[in-house]
Amino acid sequence: MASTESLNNTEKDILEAAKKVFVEKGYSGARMQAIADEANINKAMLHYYFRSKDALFDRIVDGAVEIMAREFTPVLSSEGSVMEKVEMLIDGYTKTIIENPYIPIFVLNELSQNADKYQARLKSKMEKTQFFSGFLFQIAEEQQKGILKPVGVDQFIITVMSLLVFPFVARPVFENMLGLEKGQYFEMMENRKALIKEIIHSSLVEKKNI
Amino acid sequence: MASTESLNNTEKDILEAAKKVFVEKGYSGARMQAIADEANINKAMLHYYFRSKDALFDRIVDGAVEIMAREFTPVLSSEGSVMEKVEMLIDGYTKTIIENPYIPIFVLNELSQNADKYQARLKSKMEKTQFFSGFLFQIAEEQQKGILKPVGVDQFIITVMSLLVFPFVARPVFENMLGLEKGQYFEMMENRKALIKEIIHSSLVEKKNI
DNA sequence: CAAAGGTTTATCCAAATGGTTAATACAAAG
DNA sequence: CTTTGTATTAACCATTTGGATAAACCTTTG
Repeated sequence: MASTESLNNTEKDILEAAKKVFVEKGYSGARMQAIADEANINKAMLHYYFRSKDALFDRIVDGAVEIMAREFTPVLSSEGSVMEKVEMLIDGYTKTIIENPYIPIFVLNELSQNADKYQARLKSKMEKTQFFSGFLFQIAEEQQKGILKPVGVDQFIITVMSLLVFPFVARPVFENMLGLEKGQYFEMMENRKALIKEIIHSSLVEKKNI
Repeated sequence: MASTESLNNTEKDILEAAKKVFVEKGYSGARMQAIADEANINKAMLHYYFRSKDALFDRIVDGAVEIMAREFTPVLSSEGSVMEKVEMLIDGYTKTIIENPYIPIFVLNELSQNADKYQARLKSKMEKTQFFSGFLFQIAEEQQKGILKPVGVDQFIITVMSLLVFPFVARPVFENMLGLEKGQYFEMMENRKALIKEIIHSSLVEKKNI
């Protein structure tokens, strides 16, 4: 429910504008008036459609959660080796985040700040937690069997996510630091998919000695 | 100038409290009253010592910049191969951030949002930019000479920083996701130093074929 | 075309918030 | 002990901001 379908234009405009302003300014820094301006509508419309700033924000979070769930659930619940799943995640995540660059920033900035509030929602709405803990278990298993290097489950997860997620979270910093523009940067992220896979293979996967 | 010396107690208390509240709530979300409460002082004292919210925030940013500059400048301006420098940075950064965990969160959350405002300060205050661009050049050089794998300068930088920085930025998320506590997490980051070096060696450094 | 229901607007409001001020407490110096 | 400059407090203020409201405006439909 509540995807982008079945929304009238004003509603979509509001969501787009809100997304932008919330990401740029953060929840507290975002002004309802700024969102209204960005959407070219009267401020009262925000409340007409979404009742409150909080509700509007939550709606966007819900959207993000849904997008990520759609991305992760099928991969994590599929059959296949850890590395097969990881490679699928790298491709899928990169694609999804290039389409929705606001998501990782949201997760890090806002969800970290109100951990208590959103933690519940995350764990509940996605029974995916099953898949996730199952995935953790599978990693442990393959590390024990000698398929993966025995670096520990936590380090494995942290490493993969660092390589995959950080470039998107720190995009503003990197673009500035390396003198790139948004377009170039995303192109670079496309190329990066292959590099990440190589890095993981050469450092977290046990070399086959047949 | 303006290190922690030569500050009376109230002043130190304020800075500590402000650091905490700013990191937890972000600049806009932070309330002067909350900072005062955290420091157990009257709200007016904040203005007495630091004049305004903005000035107080800037003061903390300055502190962070100084700490990081002290960390990076000597390493980047030293003699030595890229990998020697990278290894020094890994050790130094990990130590510094465990002592000042607020810094990476600050950089990412706040500095990204007011890029324009702080970009200037960063580039000016540190002529370090020289050292940095010099470092970039050295990476290009070693990649060309076949010392480092030719993955490109940008990818090299992004990869190293991802592995090193992300675990600290995403600490709240990971602690929650993996069920760890602050102490355990930092311990893990200590161990991670070695792992990061291995990863970089096995994936970004050309294998010696003597 | 007129009633009805949904949409949009201008205006207003109460609460929150950064900041000010004037009075008070305190400590050091004479 | 008094003076003087600093530290601290309580009360107050102006502005901002999320939100409410009632009137005006469309659009649909009977």
